[in-house]
Amino acid sequence: MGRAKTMALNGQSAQSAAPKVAHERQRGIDRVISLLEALLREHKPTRIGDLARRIGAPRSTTYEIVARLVEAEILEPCGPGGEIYFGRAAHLFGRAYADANPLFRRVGEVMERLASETHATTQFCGLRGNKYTVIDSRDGAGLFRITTDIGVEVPAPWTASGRLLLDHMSPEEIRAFVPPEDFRLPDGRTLAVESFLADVARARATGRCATTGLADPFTYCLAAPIRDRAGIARTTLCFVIPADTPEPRRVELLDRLAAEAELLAER
Amino acid sequence: MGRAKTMALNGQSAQSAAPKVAHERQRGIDRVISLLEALLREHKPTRIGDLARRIGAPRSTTYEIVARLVEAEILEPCGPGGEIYFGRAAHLFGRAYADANPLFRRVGEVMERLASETHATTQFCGLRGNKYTVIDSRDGAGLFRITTDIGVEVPAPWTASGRLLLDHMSPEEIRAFVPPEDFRLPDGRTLAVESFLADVARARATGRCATTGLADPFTYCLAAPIRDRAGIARTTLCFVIPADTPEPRRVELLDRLAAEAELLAER
DNA sequence: GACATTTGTCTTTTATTTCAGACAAATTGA
DNA sequence: TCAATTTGTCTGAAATAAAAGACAAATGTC
Repeated sequence: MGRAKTMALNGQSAQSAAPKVAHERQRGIDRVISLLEALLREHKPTRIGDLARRIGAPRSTTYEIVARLVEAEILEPCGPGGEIYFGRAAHLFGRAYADANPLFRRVGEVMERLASETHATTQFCGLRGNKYTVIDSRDGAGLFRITTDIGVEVPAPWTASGRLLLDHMSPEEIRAFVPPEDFRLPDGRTLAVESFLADVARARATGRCATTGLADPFTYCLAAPIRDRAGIARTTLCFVIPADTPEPRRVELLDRLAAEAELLAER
Repeated sequence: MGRAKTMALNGQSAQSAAPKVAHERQRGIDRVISLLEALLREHKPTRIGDLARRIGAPRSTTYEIVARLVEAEILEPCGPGGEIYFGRAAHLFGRAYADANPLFRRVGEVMERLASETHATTQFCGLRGNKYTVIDSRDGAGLFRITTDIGVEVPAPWTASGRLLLDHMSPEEIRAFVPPEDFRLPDGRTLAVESFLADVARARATGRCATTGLADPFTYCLAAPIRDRAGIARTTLCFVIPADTPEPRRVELLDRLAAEAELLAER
């Protein structure tokens, strides 16, 4: 009886509710990847029920997968309410990457030096999909301890680095690459696409980029490209400094940054 | 003809080679986890064929899984021979863990300070399964740049930290926990179990541990426990210093280490 | 230059895993 | 206090993904 009722309901929803598209069986690996990426976006310990909703997976499946990942220490229970977040194994995998990657190691040393000498927060940035991301950073020792969330995806037009990271694309490619909603800034203003394209062209021409008042009104963002052999800025080096920093200082920092980034370029 | 030959050979091997036990279908998630753990053990870019052999998975399956993980940037192709290793996403997940874990953050600061003040390589260690592992480290700035591989599993009896990490267990529990082969040192000597048990008891009593000539003949290993609320040494803080360091200095360092570890204990 | 491995790709099949759903227990809110 | 959610666990069933194997091309070895 219960079964008949259930089936009727299913039939009904299947007929009426076409909108919910992606409700197909997915394989475990894909669920795992969605789950890890969702957790990275969430950027804090999250309950399993929430995760299931966010990745559009059945609860039963999500519980199953989380249990397996917790067993492998890739995830870890934390907090009293049954939240989970990344675990120790995730850290070890990440360190293995960082230790083995030559560019990453050299960048780490350079950031260390820059942060301690200039007291400015120093970042190593790149693209993840069509979004800008801070890959690694060293916080400046100054009073304004500007810190950044590593791994959080941010629209490219909000940042100086974003302009450099797109400077190998034609205007058409850029229009196609950056979703329209990414030109809307956090404060509600909308950045004109033309103005952004001009910024990118200038960034390409001068090999550096500075912006202010985009992601937030209190900081200057200075960036220089680390180009690969093909000349594409796969990653950037970046200073985040208070908006009231005087111009000579900004120029000095940007010159320094560009010089270091140049040295980091492959070959 | 080629086909017939191949099949005959297969049939033969299937008949003769019963020993290979675990050749059952496994699910994708388990394969992924084995693969990541194998890569961590390998600790260098590895070819897909090798990986398949190491985790006992069919080649076709391994290729499939690797392709999916590369797409998610959890793995990354590197080297000219088709090797793969951890990717950028693995780093981001790991950083998310490190940034969110309060103990980890505090330990990072302490290690930073200790390494720069004492010029000794400073490590944060714990257990992974029944093996000792370096979870994080800061290299001392001295001439003897002693560096360590993070995430590599090492038998507990080879290290000072290993003695502290087991000091909540009874002798019987320790015998059951540490595999017999782990008492064989890298130089071929075998450590007497009794002597190890005595070391553990002393470590528990004094709240610190020092060893030399175990994992290698050139270093001293000084360790202090970071205990949880139940008094169990879940992790340790550790200095690795040259074996010729004079005793007063060793005592001074160990005292310092024990004091810092005490401060790091929860609550 | 011939031979033996290894690599990367593809297809077919069947043993398995994902999913839907139901349920009791624990939370939350009025 | 009683609903209304939410949590965590289990089940059976059907869709599907893992495995086996075949093959061509690349690589390595004598």
